[in-house]
Amino acid sequence: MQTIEELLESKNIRVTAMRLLIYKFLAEKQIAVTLSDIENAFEKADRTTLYRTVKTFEEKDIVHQIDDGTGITKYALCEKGCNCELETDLHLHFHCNNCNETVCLTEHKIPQIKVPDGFVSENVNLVVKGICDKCSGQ
Amino acid sequence: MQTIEELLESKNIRVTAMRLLIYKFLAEKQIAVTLSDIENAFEKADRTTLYRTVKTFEEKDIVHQIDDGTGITKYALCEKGCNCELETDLHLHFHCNNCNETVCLTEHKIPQIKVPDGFVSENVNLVVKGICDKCSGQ
DNA sequence: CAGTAATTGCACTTCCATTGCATTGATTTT
DNA sequence: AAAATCAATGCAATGGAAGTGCAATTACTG
Ligand SMILES: [Mn+2]
Ligand SMILES: [Mn+2]
Ligand SMILES: [Zn+2]
Ligand SMILES: [Zn+2]
Repeated sequence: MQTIEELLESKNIRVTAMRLLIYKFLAEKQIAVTLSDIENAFEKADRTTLYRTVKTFEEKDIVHQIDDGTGITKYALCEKGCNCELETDLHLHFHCNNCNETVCLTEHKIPQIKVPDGFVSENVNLVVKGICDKCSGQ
Repeated sequence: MQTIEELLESKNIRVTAMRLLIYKFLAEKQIAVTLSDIENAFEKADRTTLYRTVKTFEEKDIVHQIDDGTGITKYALCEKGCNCELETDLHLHFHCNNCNETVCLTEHKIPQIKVPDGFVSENVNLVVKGICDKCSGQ
């Protein structure tokens, strides 16, 4: 079990107070978060810093970006050992039309999608919309 | 075979010169277009008019909106008899990482996606990214 | 033709994402 | 330890796309 410090260092990210705080924030959230969510959680910090921190995490494959169709980019921590860039690794995302929350369904890999001749599939984005478990009352 | 005028009227959309032009523009394009694309094609017309025309078409199920992950909304004409609002009718979209064009693969319906217990699927957005037939050289 | 209703154009706004630059802070070198 | 160097942070500003209020114009109705 490695500490957050060790994880960041292993990815060549300098350890700073801000980065540790943001990492912990993302880690304890079970849902994908927007930049505004992070802003609200760290009101003393500057938006730009939060933005660049998340972008750094994203670049180093610590978080992945989620486009759930709301028009607002969301972010979530990658699974341990996740290779976001490889198609085989991609899980699907669920966006709740009721509570507006988006979750990673990391257990649910995206099925193989057939494309017509001449097309080369490199990557798939799959978002299911509906009612989440908390909102469906079950 | 019905004319464009008849189609618009059948959807309770008043026929105007602008609407006919935009419809024809969308019809002859084989790819999904952004509002900017339309703007560039009709420089004399006002952005707002183009915007509201497309929104009218969308509302009346003449065009459907496509979120291909580029962050810019795209639009494409619906197929004849397409019921965009029904999940069963949904086709997948392909976005080319090379030429940045997005096409409807209307023949390729989205497979049934399983979601965990408690989750209710109402809608699915599936975008495949890669290299399109024109760019793959075959 | 007059009256009414919808469409169009212009101006303005909002929201999110992104960048330039100065400042602060941390790390390395002498 | 001080100086030099490089990265991280904060502040201000920008850009792009989406959306709205209202007045002017155009199309439809009787
Ligand atoms: Mn995810
Ligand atoms: Mn389509
Ligand atoms: Zn919910
Ligand atoms: Zn292409």
